Amino acid sequence: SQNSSVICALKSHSGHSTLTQQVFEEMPLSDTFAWNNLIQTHLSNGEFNHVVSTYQRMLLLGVRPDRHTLPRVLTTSRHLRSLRLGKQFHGQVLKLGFCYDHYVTTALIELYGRLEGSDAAKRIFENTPNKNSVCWTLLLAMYVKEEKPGLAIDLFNQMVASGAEIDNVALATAIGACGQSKSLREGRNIHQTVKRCGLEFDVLVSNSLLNMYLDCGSTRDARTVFNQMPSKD
RNA sequence: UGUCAGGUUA
Repeated sequence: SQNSSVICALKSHSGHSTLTQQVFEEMPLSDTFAWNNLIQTHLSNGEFNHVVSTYQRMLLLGVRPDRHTLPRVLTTSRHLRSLRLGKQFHGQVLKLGFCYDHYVTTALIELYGRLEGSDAAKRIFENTPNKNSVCWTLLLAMYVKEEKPGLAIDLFNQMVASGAEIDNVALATAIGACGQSKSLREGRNIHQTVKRCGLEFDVLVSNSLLNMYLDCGSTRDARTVFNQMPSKD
């Protein structure tokens, strides 16, 4: 068994430093902002191992990660498909007290959801006190991806009842669940919610409605939506 | 306005 925790086993960085890295090393130690940007650069470039080593170096040098740092290393773990690494960063989240940050929470839900499935994502979701629309929509989308439209529709109804903001992405995801289950009744029901939210002319939402009605076999409803669509050019 | 999340396996 390997005890080589990424967090604890901070290996010395041999190898060649690039110029930017050398300049960077001369910056003030406490500049978490600059470290976050270096991590972001590596993440954007797909240099996931550099993200991890940069995080390790932060800890080595006594720079405290902040609520902007953790979502990025969690996302990196997801891209590396490493649950082991993700769990170590999850430990960091708990240790450093960032577990109530929305960005951290959504990164955790995505990490566990993509690597372990919706059940694991739901565990994080349920421990999240102030769920925003992104949290809800992520779990919704995971149910749709796993072809569990019944769970998705139930969850959407809970979302509405919770008073969370219902935005266009949440609606489009829930509408997709109705199409997947070929449930015209549920689809029309959500269409009413769309109207209450004043989002029936949103491009994403109206496209979802159109596809849902076609999936459900209602050409008539589909035509009505189509005739009211904003961008038919 | 100093840095981060959900549509994208269409």
